[in-house]
Amino acid sequence: MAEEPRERTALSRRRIVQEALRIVDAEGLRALTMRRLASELGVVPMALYYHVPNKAALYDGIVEAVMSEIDISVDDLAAPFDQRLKKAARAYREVLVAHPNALPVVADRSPNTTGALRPVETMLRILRDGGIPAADSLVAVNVVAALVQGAARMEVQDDLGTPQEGCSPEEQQARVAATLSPEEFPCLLEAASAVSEFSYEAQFEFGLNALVRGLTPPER
Amino acid sequence: MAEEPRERTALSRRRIVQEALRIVDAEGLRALTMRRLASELGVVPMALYYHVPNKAALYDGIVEAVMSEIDISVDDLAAPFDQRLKKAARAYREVLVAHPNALPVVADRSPNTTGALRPVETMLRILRDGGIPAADSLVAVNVVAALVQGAARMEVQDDLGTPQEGCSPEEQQARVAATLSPEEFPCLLEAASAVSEFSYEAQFEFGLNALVRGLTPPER
DNA sequence: ACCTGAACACCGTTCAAGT
DNA sequence: ACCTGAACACCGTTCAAGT
Repeated sequence: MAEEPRERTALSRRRIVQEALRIVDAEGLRALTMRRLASELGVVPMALYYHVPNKAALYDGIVEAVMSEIDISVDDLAAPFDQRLKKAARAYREVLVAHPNALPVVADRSPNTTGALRPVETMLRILRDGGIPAADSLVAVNVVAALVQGAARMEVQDDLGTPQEGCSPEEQQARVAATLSPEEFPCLLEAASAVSEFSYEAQFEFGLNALVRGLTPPER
Repeated sequence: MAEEPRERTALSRRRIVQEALRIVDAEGLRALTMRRLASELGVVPMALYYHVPNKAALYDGIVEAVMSEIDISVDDLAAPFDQRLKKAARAYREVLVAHPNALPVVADRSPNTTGALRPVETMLRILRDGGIPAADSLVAVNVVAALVQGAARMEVQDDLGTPQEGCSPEEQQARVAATLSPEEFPCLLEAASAVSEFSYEAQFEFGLNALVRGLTPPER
């Protein structure tokens, strides 16, 4: 009975962020509070503040943790420009759909940490090798990232916001569609019914193809 | 002295949402609380709940209010596809940069209300007229919207999150850049220095051009 | 160096009343 | 129909201590 068999692995920024991401993955963003996080780590809330200055920094840590999961080894320097860019975009998308609940955080906060910026550097390298001028490459990577985030959002929907007012995302979307008058929203209704026949992945590939085609400099 | 000269214009969903947007525009998202909003309207917090079910609905109202500001009259049915699409995207961007503080809300919540969906319908019509199959048009509009939002975010930066820890967005960005090793982040540093020479608008136009070119069906 | 206790100044929202 | 009062169950964070 020397020491309590508690999980006193000692706190650290890393352990805190990991647990935070675990909570977000399991129960959504709203479940992540400093108090809940602390209790999950078997510690008093204020203990966190020794390792993390505030909740915003915790969010930055989550962004970094998610972005770090992107497999940067996918970049094959020998492959053609469009293939490299698509591969990188797909790798990004994969980690986003793996952490759907963290999507709003990742999308809202521009990457601040080295870990989060490493995939950005990879994308920029690809764009440079593809002949995109340096001045344009930041917008370009922003556009690609925006496409990936937008596609991921379509796929995962947001459980953030309305907690759950007795309706699944599909239900709610269907309900909205039902209230739209066919005279005012013909295209929307047509698109909504057509889209259900195709996989989200196919839609993402469509958008990715269009974007990469547009970014590819005209062959000279 | 019949009645007090208070601004008792009677509450309404519309008035509540308008005041909410005013607060967000003036002081940022974090300043918008039900209690603050109520006091600004000269009313007790609970009065709001008669007109708005909860805060999430308030956010939806803000999204609708912002999206409704998009000038849909810009769509000239006689113009060529790419011109129409670009014009619509620019109109969207204009309202986003006019309400920078509301950007995270608009970007995070897919439009739920008819007012917010009207510009979406316009975009879908343009895409349909441009020959985009209905099944693909929703991704396409998502991509365009994502581009606009991404460009707007680059321009306005987020004052959400870290309140203000004694540093402007530019300062912080510069500080981050300073910590990056030139060996590991050569492209990022080059892009960051090159980008400052160009206006955000020029960057947006670059991305928009690329995207529209990619979306335009190959001439047959 | 690392963690705790107690407190402060807030939140959104429910529930029962008032008019 | 429209608004109020009082309360509940939370928040993030500061500040002074403990070891």
